[in-house]
Amino acid sequence: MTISQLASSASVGVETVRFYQRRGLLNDPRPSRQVAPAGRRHYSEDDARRLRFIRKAQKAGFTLSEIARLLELDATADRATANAMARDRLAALDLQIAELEASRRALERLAQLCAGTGQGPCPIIEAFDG
Amino acid sequence: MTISQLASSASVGVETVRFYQRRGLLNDPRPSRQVAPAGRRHYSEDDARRLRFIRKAQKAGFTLSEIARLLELDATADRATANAMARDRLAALDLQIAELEASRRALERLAQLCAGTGQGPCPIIEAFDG
DNA sequence: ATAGGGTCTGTACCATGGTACGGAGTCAAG
DNA sequence: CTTGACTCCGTACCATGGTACAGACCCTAT
Repeated sequence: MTISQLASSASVGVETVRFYQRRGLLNDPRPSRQVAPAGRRHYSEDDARRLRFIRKAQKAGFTLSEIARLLELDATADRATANAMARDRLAALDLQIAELEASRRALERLAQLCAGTGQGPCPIIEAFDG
Repeated sequence: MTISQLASSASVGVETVRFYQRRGLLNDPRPSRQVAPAGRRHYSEDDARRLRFIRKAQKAGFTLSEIARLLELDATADRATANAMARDRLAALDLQIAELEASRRALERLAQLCAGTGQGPCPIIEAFDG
């Protein structure tokens, strides 16, 4: 597959793929002169899986550097490290979810306090003081 | 209160306070020559509340620009806009929480698959394919 | 054989949210 | 009356995660 097919298989831009290649997250095959179309890079379904993994790991809050580590680990037998990274992120994620739920409650309070009916300014700053 | 007291009241650095002042999020009083210590800025409990609001709003996912809008709205009577911003963010937040929970499930799968017992590499990329 | 579309290489630029620093002044305690 | 802590002002720099060219080249369809 071509770079643009690879990119759209994960809903990212071509430039983003190249950026990940520069960061060493995706392999960057030499453009082949054997396979048509010549002078272009060719990608496999495996590359696409890898790219989709990168996006999902980002959503899970891993930085690109951490993702690089994970991708290395995927190839080695260092289960302990992989497990530790997963657990660390899991703990961070639980914290973050809790924070977002607190934020959510604040926002609901805010939406309530600023509902259509009242007059004058609504106490935005106050709404978050809970 | 001094700038460093203000800063620590919200667990941020002095430089961060100055940054918010440059961005117009916090007011930037002229250093007074009347009140001791002379040549320094003085801040009120209100400024501190405002600063804490900024941090909480950030946690709720508002950008600094949006927070600037909210702070303006706090002073005006435009309830409709404030309400709309709250509802927009609420919807985005619900999405984000759902995504994080999906990520959380992926991470648990990952931690499981890479638990101590097995041999060889654990399928990190695969763990996110669910 | 020529026009258009994708690709390649390299480098530059961007937004966001800070963080750091130099050089000067001021204040309070020892 | 000096030392150390804090402040002020201005400007420069940083990390993260991209995004955007320009100037070639190549490939396919007309």
